Amino acid sequence: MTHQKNEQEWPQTLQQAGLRVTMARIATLGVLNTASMPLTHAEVNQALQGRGFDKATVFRNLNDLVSVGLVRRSELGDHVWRFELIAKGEHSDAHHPHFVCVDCGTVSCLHEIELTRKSKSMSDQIGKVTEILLRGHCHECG
Amino acid sequence: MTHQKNEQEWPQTLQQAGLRVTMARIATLGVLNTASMPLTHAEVNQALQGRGFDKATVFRNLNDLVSVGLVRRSELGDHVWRFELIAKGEHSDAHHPHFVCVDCGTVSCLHEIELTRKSKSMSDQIGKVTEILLRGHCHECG
DNA sequence: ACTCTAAATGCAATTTGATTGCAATACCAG
DNA sequence: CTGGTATTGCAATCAAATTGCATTTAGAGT
Repeated sequence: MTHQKNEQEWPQTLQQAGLRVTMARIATLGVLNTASMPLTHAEVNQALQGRGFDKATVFRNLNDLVSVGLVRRSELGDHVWRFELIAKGEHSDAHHPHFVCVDCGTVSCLHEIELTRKSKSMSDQIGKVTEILLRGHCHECG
Repeated sequence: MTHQKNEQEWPQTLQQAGLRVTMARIATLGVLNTASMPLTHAEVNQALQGRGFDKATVFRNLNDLVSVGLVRRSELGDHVWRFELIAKGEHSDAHHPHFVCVDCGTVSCLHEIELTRKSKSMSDQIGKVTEILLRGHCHECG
């Protein structure tokens, strides 16, 4: 997952996506970029505390970023939208697997996870798999 | 998916599950039984219009049925819980993988699905996986 | 069949995430 | 620099989910 390390590029990225370059959007991208997991709106908002952005603005920007394909919004089964930056070159609907701790709710990204070949052909008989979600107990929660 | 056709058995089913037999619960089971796909709380509530049950009661009953393993609650990615009767003999536990069609909500059981050995060790580093959920588009929905 | 207690219900209120209306402001093309 | 529009702040709103509490009911024990 090649993160976009150079924050200088974001204005350009936003512009190319057809969005105006604003402080709130650059800051939002910055938060998502440093995160190692998908963040909820509340978490993004939290991370932006002190910058003075309204939560509605943050929310609209997250959705704007989603609609232009810079950010992915996903639902991991707990009724909260989570947002994660889509790496350059990554397809916007190529969801990578996530692990959700059913105890503490922590979400982790699992880029390497794959099904066995046999399992793939089994699931192909049912339909086209677009997302893999693992649930369980993370090590912190025992 | 063998539906439980004999509505006469529901009182017994409820009893065995440790729940009291009430009109609201029997009616709820009836609605879920006739449905061809998982229903939202709103839809169940709608179907029970005229029976005089309060929406909170319907909601609590749906969750009660879930907690005793008679009903499965799933999330299709649109922030609405959907409820589905678990057929007799079908395992209520989450120990085997499921495929959820994000279009029609159909839940399929995939007993054979496994991760590659490498993927297993990757996920073991995060925590103990207890559930594997695949999302996608089933063949009926294209 | 009667009684008692815990479980279930009805109703209203609340919580929380998500979203909108609108006037004020900021971006940026020309 | 300036005008038009996208964006923002703030408050209000919406809807799903959930809770508090007094009342009613199921069903176990007598």
